[in-house]
Amino acid sequence: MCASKNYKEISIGELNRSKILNAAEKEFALHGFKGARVQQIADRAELPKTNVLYYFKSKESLYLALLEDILRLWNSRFDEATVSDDPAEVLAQYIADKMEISRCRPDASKMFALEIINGAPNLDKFFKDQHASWMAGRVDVIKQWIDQGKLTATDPHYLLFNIWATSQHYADFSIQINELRGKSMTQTDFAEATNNLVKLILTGCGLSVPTEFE
Amino acid sequence: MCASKNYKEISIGELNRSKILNAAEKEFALHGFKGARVQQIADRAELPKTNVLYYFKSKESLYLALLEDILRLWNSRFDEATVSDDPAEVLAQYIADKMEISRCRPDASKMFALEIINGAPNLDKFFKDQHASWMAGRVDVIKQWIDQGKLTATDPHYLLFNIWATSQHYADFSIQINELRGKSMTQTDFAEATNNLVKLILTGCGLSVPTEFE
DNA sequence: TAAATACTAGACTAAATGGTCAAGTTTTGT
DNA sequence: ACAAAACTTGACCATTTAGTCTAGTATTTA
Repeated sequence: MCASKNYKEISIGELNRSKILNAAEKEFALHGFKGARVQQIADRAELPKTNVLYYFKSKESLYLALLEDILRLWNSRFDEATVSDDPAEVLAQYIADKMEISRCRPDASKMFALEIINGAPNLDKFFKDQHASWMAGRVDVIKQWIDQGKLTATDPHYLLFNIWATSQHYADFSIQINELRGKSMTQTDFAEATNNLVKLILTGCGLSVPTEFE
Repeated sequence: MCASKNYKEISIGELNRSKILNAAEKEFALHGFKGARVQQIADRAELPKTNVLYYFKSKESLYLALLEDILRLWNSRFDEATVSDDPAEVLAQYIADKMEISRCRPDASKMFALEIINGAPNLDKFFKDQHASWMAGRVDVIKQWIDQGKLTATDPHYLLFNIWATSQHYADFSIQINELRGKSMTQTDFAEATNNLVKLILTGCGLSVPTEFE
């Protein structure tokens, strides 16, 4: 339980596995599944290539391990929101969560983007069904909010697409953003961009912005 | 000048070149530069691989030819807008133009997205400078509109990023969109999505929506 | 401490890949 | 009609790639 013991408890295997996952996420985020090279993942992880294939059976299983990890990242408090929740609070928080992922896990966002652009060949029927039923549930809640007059009438699909598009853009297109802003996004910039986005989306729904996002 | 002559004027070379460009755009949009395979481009174009390399020196030169073509696609009437133009009209039209590209040239949009995610290794300094100065000019015009009180105060950078993110999302993430909507986007759906987006962005800027987008 | 397990790593292999070559056929311009 | 230019294509090549094999070295466990 002491510090040194805790330190030792991180086995060399755990450490290497995590080095490899980090390196692979970067490479897959840059080049996609087909374009990524096992050798480059190994180089980035500072391990011999054989080592990568010792910890993960194949390039594919490494990719799938990462993808599974990334799908868990999409879970959020919005998943459990009901019609009785305050839409302004819920949506603002959802947008902020999405922006936080773009800030902290840009490569995860990029990898996911590439998987989708690639035709989502590794997101199996199970995930797609789950995703579709998640969507149906959320669309339903938003519709009820609209029926209650809490939101102005709008297609809930487009609302969600707009949230995803704008928030993920900060991760996926960070190179372009940094180039055009002439500097990279700091944590403060992200906070500003988040407030800006919350204001845009919520105003667009006829909601007023919660004070913590002003 | 007659029909048959016009028909003949499309040389076999022109035809093949265009077949190859179409096929390559699709493959590069799916797999990126590294991940795309010359053989698959050839298969998709229904030509032998050697033929592809006869018309284009290399995989790289084919990629660059496409990229150059795509960059021209970004040109729009918004490029020449000045402070004396009506911001509502100009921005609505810009959004509509962007949505039209997503509808008609989704693979071009995807290829560009992959190039950016990839770190924009083929967008040379010249393009980047040009892009940055375009941005500076547009930011300036938007700022002047704000100074004149035509727009509510907002960071013009974020405004443009939001427009790009949301409009390009319909091309880049079309697979996800189709999956979640349970059907693919028709031209009518695109018109609806465009109006929805115009409303969101313009309302967010304190502008009223031009009648043709209602 | 000894055996078992976990890890390392160079040499290697089979398949895939981008690209060349050379020997043709077809089309075009005169 | 005929030569030049444009196009086609299978065979081939050098390199890269994912993945294996084997022979080890650390580390853990009993």
